[in-house]
Amino acid sequence: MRRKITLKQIARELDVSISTVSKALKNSKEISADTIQKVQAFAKLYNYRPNNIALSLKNRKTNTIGIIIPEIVHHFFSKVIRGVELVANKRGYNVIIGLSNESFSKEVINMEMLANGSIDGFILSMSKETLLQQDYHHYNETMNQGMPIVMFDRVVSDIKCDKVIVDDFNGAKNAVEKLISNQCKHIALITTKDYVSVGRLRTQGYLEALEENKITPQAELILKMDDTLDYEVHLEKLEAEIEQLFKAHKNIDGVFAVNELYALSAMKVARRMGLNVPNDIQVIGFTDGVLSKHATPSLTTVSQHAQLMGERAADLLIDKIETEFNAEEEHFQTVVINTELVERESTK
Amino acid sequence: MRRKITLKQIARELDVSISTVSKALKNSKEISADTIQKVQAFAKLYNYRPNNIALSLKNRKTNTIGIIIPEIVHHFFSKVIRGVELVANKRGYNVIIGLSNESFSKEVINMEMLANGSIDGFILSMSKETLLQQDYHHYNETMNQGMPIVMFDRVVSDIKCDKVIVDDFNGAKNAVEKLISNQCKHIALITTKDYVSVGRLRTQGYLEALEENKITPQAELILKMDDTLDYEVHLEKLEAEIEQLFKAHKNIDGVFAVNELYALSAMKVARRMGLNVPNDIQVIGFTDGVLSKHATPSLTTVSQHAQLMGERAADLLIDKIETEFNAEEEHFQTVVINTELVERESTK
DNA sequence: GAAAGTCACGAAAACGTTTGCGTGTTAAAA
DNA sequence: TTTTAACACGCAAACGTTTTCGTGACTTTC
Repeated sequence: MRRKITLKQIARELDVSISTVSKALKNSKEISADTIQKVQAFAKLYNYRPNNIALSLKNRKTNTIGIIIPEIVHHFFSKVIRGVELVANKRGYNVIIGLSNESFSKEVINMEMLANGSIDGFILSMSKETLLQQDYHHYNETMNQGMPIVMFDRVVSDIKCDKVIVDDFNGAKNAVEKLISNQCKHIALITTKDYVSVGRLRTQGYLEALEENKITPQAELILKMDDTLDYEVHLEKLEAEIEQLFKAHKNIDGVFAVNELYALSAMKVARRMGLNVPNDIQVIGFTDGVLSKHATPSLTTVSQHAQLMGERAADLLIDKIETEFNAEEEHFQTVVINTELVERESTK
Repeated sequence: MRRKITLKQIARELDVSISTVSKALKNSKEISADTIQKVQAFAKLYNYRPNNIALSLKNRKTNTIGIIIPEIVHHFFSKVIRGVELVANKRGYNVIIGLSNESFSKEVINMEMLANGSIDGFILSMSKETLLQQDYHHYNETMNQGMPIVMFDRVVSDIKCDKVIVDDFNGAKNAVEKLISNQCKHIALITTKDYVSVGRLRTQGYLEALEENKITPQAELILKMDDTLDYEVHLEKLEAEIEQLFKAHKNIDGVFAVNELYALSAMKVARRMGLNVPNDIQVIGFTDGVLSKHATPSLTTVSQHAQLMGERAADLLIDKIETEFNAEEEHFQTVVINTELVERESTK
């Protein structure tokens, strides 16, 4: 019914000026104790709250941060959001989300929509399409306007900004080393095509682990899936290829997969072929999601600490927002989040 | 570097008034073609975009909707968000999120934070704590200030507002009927305690299905879990209780569970006891999440169409926001989303 | 009793827009 | 030539704050 009350209305009602009301609410010593008491009582009665939009306009600060991610129905990203929201709220900020849906143009549109004063800074992870097209003008334009950006997970070195990334290389390396120390001799890698840096690094970790243990990597043991399609869509294709791989190389006794679903599919195919996990073949995945935890056998994974990533990203961003912009002396940092090998039933 | 350009700066630069610039950008016919051309060229060059905050203040409209949910790392809720975001964006709105983390006070704080001008309306699902405490003052206060609310999934009839709910009753009933028509004679129900309406309705559906098929419900076949704890925490307890149930009633040949995890646990326990799913025991879950799809055997579930719920909720809210508030002639609607039985391997 | 100081408050500008209305200049109609 | 109309633009208010500065009324001080 009645709209939110404003300073002006309180002022009119109490027959004082707007500025008096404003000061009284702040316990300014310019105002008499009498007036303060009167104003505050009235304000409380009518549940006065300052209008955020007016404050934002006045202060040129919205206390809101924007987060742009490719997809929200995804354990990793939603955990990141949770982390962002946690520290944002703690530090007095709101979070506004934009989904790029892995599309370049939606990413651009979303950013433009938010960059016009709605937020104080961005936290984002690049869409696959942007990674492919390598068109980063919207990031640079945004930053040129004085709006800070923190990128996480999917990043590229061409863009100068704060970043929070997972130690994909060592995460992968540790996982493969685990397989090796568990007596695996022929370890397959199931990964995506290389355009996402994340995938490339994991592949490198895999290779390094093998080489350091005097195992010569075999190209035929590396399965590169095209993941431009949706997970769901290429599920059968995925399983078919894995089956083919397993059949062509019966000696495979270990699998490292760059995500949950690939790992799960590997286990499924293995079981279908009469192989026992972990006795005949051991499996490790990346991304510690809900699937890994509840699969049977439950899946040993490389946990990315997604929530922590979100928290660090938010802290980084808010720090930057709140420090006085000291001109050209700008420096950017890259926070590396260590992975953790969560051992479950799919390894010995 | 350089801040975003404003009308004032353009005006000064081009030596015209602010209003002229504003009108020129809108192709007002008050302004000469010459000036229009000049202004627009300049604006384009400097990539002028109107400041959203100033617009919001002027129009008393933010074109932003707030969504408050108990948890984001949850397939159901993130799908709802995706739906909300989809239609919000399509209709020119942004989405700002608040997580209550199932806590009453966080819900209140979050709503107050957003209600002070930041948004035009709320979409929300109640936290468990709010459901327990039955304290709805913050909803009513928000609505009294003229801010519309659309609730989804977890709702209570005490609150007068638009709602989007799942047809829990019939969803459950259909599922149980499916089990019955698949020759199940002794169907167990694994559910939560009753304080969430959603759980109660599903229980009723289960009972109704039995009764309509001349099967007398047995209280001992109904397992009510205390879900105030986190999923993960009470996982072992859950499995232990299910095992106890199965052992006490060896004739159980069907299980209807009110969520994915309960269903999955039932399958796991069954397998551990040497029972084959679906041959010895058939299982149906509620909520069509990623676990159901990728479990082995994959789980037959009652899909809630979470994304559709989000879409409908957003449409409902934006409709309300954009229609002139015709005083007392307010009417609220409740949209019921039909469920769909997704048959997979856990049933015959 | 005059000068100085304190007190309590109000006016106004600013943040960046939009828009109704007023106004000076020129062109068309009488 | 005078009246009217069209044109092209500027002024100012409004949205709801905060904050600097100014000012009138007392009170203190010498």
